[in-house]
Amino acid sequence: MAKQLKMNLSTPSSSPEVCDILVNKIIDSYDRALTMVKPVDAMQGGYRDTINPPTDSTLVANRAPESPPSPIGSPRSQDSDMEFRDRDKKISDASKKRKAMPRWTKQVQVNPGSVSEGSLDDGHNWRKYGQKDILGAKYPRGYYRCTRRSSQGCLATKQVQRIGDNPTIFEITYRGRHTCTPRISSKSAPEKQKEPNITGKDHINNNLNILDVHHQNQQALLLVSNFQTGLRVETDDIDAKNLNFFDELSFSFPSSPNNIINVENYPFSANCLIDETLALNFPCTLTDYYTENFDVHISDQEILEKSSTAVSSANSINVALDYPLISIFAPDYHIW
DNA sequence: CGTATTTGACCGCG
DNA sequence: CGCGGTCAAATACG
Repeated sequence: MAKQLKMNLSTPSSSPEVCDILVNKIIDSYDRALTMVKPVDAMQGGYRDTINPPTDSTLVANRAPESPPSPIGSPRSQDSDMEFRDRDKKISDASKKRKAMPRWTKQVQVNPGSVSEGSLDDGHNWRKYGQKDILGAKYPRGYYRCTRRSSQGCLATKQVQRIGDNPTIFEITYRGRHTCTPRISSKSAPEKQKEPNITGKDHINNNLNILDVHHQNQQALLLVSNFQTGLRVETDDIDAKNLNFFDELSFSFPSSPNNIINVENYPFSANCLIDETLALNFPCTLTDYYTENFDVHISDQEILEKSSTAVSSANSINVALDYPLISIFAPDYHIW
């Protein structure tokens, strides 16, 4: 873009508008780069604290162990080298960040043993990093983090807890959205699933590929008529294939499923399948679900509120939505 | 041998 | 101080 801008500037006949667009795009790029480096303060609901000027916490956070743009070695080893005040700042900053993470819960019923395939998958791999007995809870709570944490700095986390007597019902609390790209595996038969173990501390395994998830979601979303066609993105601008991970696009649903939606500002993400080969994961927010046009913005979480420039194309984009959105549209829907 | 899970230690917060 | 959450060494897995 800088090169384009330079070309434009050196061309006497170039239009100022084009230059302006290019400049804005370049600035946006820097913004996004900074976004990935900075701590995520409040991703929830697309609302961000823009009142407070950047403080030194921002600077400290650039070295926070949990937000490595290009992760290196053990964060802990860095800790020991640091001054105490720095470490304290870091810790408080990290916990602040953790608190601000979007958080949502859903109850999920898992296939009881008999059918081996078709367990739950959200297009991401989770790695267990802890288990805890919770006061007053019959069964322990399992802690999972995204396996792409180290490779892509994805901070998404979930807690899985069996509730009640039914060993197939779990409560899953998600914390933080994925910033990594979803796993894309072959379309062939899903691998066999691990069964929950006797102690009830097991979780739902994620082994289906994303296309199967897409299929599952479409099945689920049949509850909403015309939903699939509604998911088609109308376009007019830039080629969809030029979309980057953090690019922003918006679209609207022709149908209005307002009777089914009952969750406000529900955080969720969408997996974008473009030509069934390139899959992208976007954080999303629902903006306006009372009007006839059901607007959904897919964008970088940090630029949700200024999502004015819609990126679109002559193509349409089919969007596969993962569980949280299913929860919205079909709160009682069970995946088998 | 690299990756995932288990599990007691550890730690911040209320 | 106790609870929920995380770490990391040991262990299991493949």
